[in-house]
Amino acid sequence: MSINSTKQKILDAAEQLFAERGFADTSLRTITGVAEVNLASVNYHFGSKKELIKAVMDRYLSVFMPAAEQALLQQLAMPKGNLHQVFGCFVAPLMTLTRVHARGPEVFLQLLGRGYIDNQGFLRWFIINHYGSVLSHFNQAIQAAAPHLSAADLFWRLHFTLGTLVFTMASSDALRDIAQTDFNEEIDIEGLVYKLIPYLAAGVAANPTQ
Amino acid sequence: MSINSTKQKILDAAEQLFAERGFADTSLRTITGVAEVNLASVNYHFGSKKELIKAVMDRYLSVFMPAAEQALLQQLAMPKGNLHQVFGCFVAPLMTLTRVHARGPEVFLQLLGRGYIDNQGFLRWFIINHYGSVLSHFNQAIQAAAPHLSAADLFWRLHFTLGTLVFTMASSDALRDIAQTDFNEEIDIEGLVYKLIPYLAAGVAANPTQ
DNA sequence: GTAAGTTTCAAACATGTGTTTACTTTGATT
DNA sequence: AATCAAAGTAAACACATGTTTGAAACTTAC
Repeated sequence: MSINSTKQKILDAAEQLFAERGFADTSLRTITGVAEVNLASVNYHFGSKKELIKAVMDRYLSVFMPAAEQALLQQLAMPKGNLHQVFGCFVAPLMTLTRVHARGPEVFLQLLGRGYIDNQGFLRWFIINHYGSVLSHFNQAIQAAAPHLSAADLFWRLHFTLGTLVFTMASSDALRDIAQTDFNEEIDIEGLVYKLIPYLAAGVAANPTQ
Repeated sequence: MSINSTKQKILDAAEQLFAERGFADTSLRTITGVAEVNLASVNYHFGSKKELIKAVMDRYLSVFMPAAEQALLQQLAMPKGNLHQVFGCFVAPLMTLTRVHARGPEVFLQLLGRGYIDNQGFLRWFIINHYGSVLSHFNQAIQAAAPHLSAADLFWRLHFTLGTLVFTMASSDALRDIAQTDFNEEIDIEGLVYKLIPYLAAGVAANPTQ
């Protein structure tokens, strides 16, 4: 399989379009048009659109998740950790995604956002089934860093956090455009992540009964 | 027009389905099926699906927005305000939506979430064009309550906040089910709002350079 | 009671979607 | 050069969607 095989061209076009417009709003005809391949080749190589989506996601997940797992385990081994450190566990693994693709980190986060937004079902299931241990270690690390919160409060706040992340990433291109023109603030994806961390850490750690 | 006219039945069925599944994933055939009216009556009474969506949203917006406007103006008149108070401005207006419908407050927030998620375009435009002054007063109140933040940081954090809100509300039914079964925590929409406020206020107010 | 206007209805229309089919081309192996 | 599995292709298929149509059924007013 050469570097620019049909399969690669489809994956590259699909990930770009999925990140920009979401999964449901990207048709196979658009993908194959951009990739300059035949419509039927998607079903030939991947079987279905669902499988294509999984393949696009797994190109990143298979790199990101093991790295995040390792960082979280190191974090858990430390006697005392705060929320900044726990969230920080994801930054380096995210940045390694440049090895998949130059814009890998932002595309991956955008795809993750789209996945949660577009589809209530099969992608969440896929991630939980394949990378469930990473999620549970994350939970442990958070719990250790915020012992003053009840399990229920933690549950809610992690979902609030997920919402922030997913929504921000799904529309990060548009937001960065606005920030650029309105405030002359040029910001890359790592800068955005470092903008998010204080917000998320403060939110999660806040006193619930104020 | 009687209380259970075709138009009302369509609006009621549509708002319930839109809140549950989003706008794009709810077909006119599903709506007219639930409402027990003819398929063509949607286009007869509303002109198009887009106009139906606007009509569903405006039933709530036309009640919520003026009330929020008034609360924000009162808040702005005060010499010193904090973020809890600013976010709190929306609670009472939200609760008045029980007058539209028993589950009005949560349905409205869910719809708002769906609107931002499903569609990048026409709904945002509609809201900004019709209720722009409310948004700008909100901005003023926030700026007064968090003077240590730059305009750019404020911009980012308000979008983070929007993401939390929208995502939480769009999936609030599912989340509340989980909280119910996992933690025996029965929570209504006002309770959820009061869970959100400390999180959002702490996030927005956090020190950006930590 | 009939005429005019409004609302309802079943059916069809136009379009976009993912998928499958039947066929041709390609490229390596013998 | 012949063979044959893999890859690519144009066309069609099956289906779901929003919308439109034209006639029937109601309602209102004189």
